[in-house]
Amino acid sequence: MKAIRIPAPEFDLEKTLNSGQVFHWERLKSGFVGTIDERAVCVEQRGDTLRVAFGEAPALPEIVSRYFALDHSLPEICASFPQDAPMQAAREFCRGLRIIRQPKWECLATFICSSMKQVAHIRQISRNLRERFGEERKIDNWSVFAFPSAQRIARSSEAQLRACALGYRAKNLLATARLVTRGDVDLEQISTLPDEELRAVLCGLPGVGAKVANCVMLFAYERLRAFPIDVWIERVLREQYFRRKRKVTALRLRDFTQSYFGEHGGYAQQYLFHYARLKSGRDAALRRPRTAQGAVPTSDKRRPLR
DNA sequence: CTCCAGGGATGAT
DNA sequence: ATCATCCATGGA
Repeated sequence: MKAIRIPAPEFDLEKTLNSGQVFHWERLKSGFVGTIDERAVCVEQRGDTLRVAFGEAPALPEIVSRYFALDHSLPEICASFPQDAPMQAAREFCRGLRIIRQPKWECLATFICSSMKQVAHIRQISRNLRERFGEERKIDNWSVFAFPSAQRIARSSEAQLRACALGYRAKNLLATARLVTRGDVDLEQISTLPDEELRAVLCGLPGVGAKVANCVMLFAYERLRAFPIDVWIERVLREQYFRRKRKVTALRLRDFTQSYFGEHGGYAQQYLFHYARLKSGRDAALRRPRTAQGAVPTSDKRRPLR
């Protein structure tokens, strides 16, 4: 397998892939294996360089640098953060963490599945959907699966989706997949809309509320102002920015985040989120390096879903 | 406004 | 081995 080298200064691959924005990359040896769109990719960081191997597809460095947003100027983004103590700590802790550019349907579908789930569950669901409905791609002597298209999901049944551990989210994912397949919503076309209108369209989809819409805007539509508020961030906001204030409503929090964190609020959110989550140390899997589970040797038979 | 389905990994007992 | 905990959306 031939690897190409891509310069990647101010980048931390592990932090980026383990910060709760993307859920399908698996540890493999000293790097990660996953997919970028339809392509199987192995990526490993050595200092300021990425060593990248593609599966059967031709090796295209620009696909990798675009996906990992290596063109984002982290010094400029970090300089735009508010200068307060929690932000300083998060900024130092998250050095090199980037908001990546995810495929739109893959991101939307995954975050519909994320509601009321923790990171470990979301990873499980993503893997189940890929193994059950996605196309297999070989790389090295491993197998990975592309995320299934909206068309493929739309052709499945709610029961099949439930078998992927989606629970009540199955109905929402199926309904949204059908809307996208029918062309009622064009995920590419809406990328030209201003933030508020884009958010409104996304929130019109089943299973998409304000939080999921903001995640999709941030991770798939390059809306770096979008500030998803989940329980982790809400905890940080209340403790760090509204200490000993009573009756802080959701609306108040939303207004505060939009005005206070500025044009790269989504980055600020991601840094605060990742810092809070790892510091609290609840998700042990993040700190204990593990070997790949989803990527199976091609000699093995596919495992049955649990 | 309140209440709660829903489900599987995870840590505690 | 069982038990409690985590959690965003939508509908009653």
